[in-house]
Amino acid sequence: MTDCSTCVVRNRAICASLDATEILALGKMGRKQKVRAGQTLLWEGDGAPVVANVLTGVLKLVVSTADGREQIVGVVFPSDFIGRPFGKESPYSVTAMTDAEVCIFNRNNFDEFASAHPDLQQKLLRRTLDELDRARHWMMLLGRKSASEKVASFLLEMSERLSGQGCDATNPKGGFELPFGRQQIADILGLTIETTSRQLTKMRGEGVLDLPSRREIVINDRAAMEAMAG
Amino acid sequence: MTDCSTCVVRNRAICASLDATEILALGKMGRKQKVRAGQTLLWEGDGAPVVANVLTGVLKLVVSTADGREQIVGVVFPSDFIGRPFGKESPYSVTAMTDAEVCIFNRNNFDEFASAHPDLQQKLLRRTLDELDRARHWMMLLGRKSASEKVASFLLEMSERLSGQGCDATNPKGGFELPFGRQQIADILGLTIETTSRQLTKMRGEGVLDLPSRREIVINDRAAMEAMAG
DNA sequence: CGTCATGTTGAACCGAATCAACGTTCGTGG
DNA sequence: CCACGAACGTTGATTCGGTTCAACATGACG
Repeated sequence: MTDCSTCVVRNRAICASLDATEILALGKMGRKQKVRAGQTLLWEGDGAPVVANVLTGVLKLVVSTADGREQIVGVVFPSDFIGRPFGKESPYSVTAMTDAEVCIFNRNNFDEFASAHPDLQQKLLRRTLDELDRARHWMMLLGRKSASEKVASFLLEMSERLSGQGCDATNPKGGFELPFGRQQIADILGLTIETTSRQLTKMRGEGVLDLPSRREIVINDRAAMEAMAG
Repeated sequence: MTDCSTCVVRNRAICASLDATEILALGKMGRKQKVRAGQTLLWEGDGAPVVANVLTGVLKLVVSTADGREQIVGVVFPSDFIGRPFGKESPYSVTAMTDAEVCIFNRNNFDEFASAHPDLQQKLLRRTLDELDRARHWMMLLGRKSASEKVASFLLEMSERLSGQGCDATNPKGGFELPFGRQQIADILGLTIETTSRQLTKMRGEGVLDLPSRREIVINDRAAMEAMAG
């Protein structure tokens, strides 16, 4: 079993709705697991009855076509929930983008536990609704925005989501480190590596941002960036 | 108040989880409302504290940019749920594509009722999870598929979703009537009207489908269509 | 220091958008 | 009932943004 009382996401994950006794029961069902960067936790179409909470690290949700094209349909951070409760197979793969730790549950056990704990279920519902909003917002980006608008929107969203992550002490002034490379940015935005790179270079040329290292982004002119995001 | 016992979606909407007493209580909070085709029920960014169930008709969820581009991020059918429970403003507009009837609730009342009825909340959670899967699947389409793949995927999904709708008696052999025109197909697929039209014409030329009238589609060769969908 | 993965830059190409004209269908009122 | 106009849909010519293919640069790491 797992000791949830010391869990790094104890107060942010859906578990926050549970009291000491309940969390003990949930802890008995769960098990901590380390995942290395690049490793896939769940395969698309896989019937694996598994759900999980992210403790540390960043993972991606990926949908692929038969001929190998990939689209990242979600990026999950610590305290986020992974998997498909209530009996359906996972419609996407889950792969770690950085080394990560997750807290895994058997889906059937989790479903049962959730049914008996409405507060937890409500927390999960709220999270799912937020994810749905985010996904729909992303659909607008994928369907209707130009390459530069896509990149600008992406950088703004990432700067927001990453600053909630505790790593802000390391950022002098609005800079942040992306947990992924160009190919993965391209897979998020529905672009190619080359187009992504060109847009970033262009923005650097315009002085809107700096690129101190491969994965670091410093937004110099947030207003301009917002204007570019469309 | 509303009499739910005669409701056309009584057994399919989230209300199906409620017993006679409970449905009576919910009925007191709800109110039936007719919406004309083209009329907007909820505005993007609008704080209107409203949620609803669809009784009849088809509605679209739309996200727009400042300069007028539109992306349809969801299409809802009878028994589907509309709106954003739990305190957030609606991040998209909801507009009727056909004449429609919805059963409207004040969001705060609904939230409260839902919190007191875990079964209803679980039904809503399941629905939201399904919607999220659909949205993510759609993200792959928008980000990575070509125009012909988009149109093929769209027609296949619509033929499935529309055949669950009771109107199959009117379909001789796999044909169905779309509840929307070319512009709206384009807004769903992230394409222009012209490209959409050309793809349909091309498919007709190849004999994969027939277009008996503006909004009717008959899929002649489902296997070929599936192959085109990517 | 050399190798390999990752990222950048350039040139040519292509698919979808755009711009423009023309057909078709539907509703409305004469 | 037919004539008209408006909305909707199709088709063609051209343009353009993003992909593709290819070469080269950078930086991490043994």
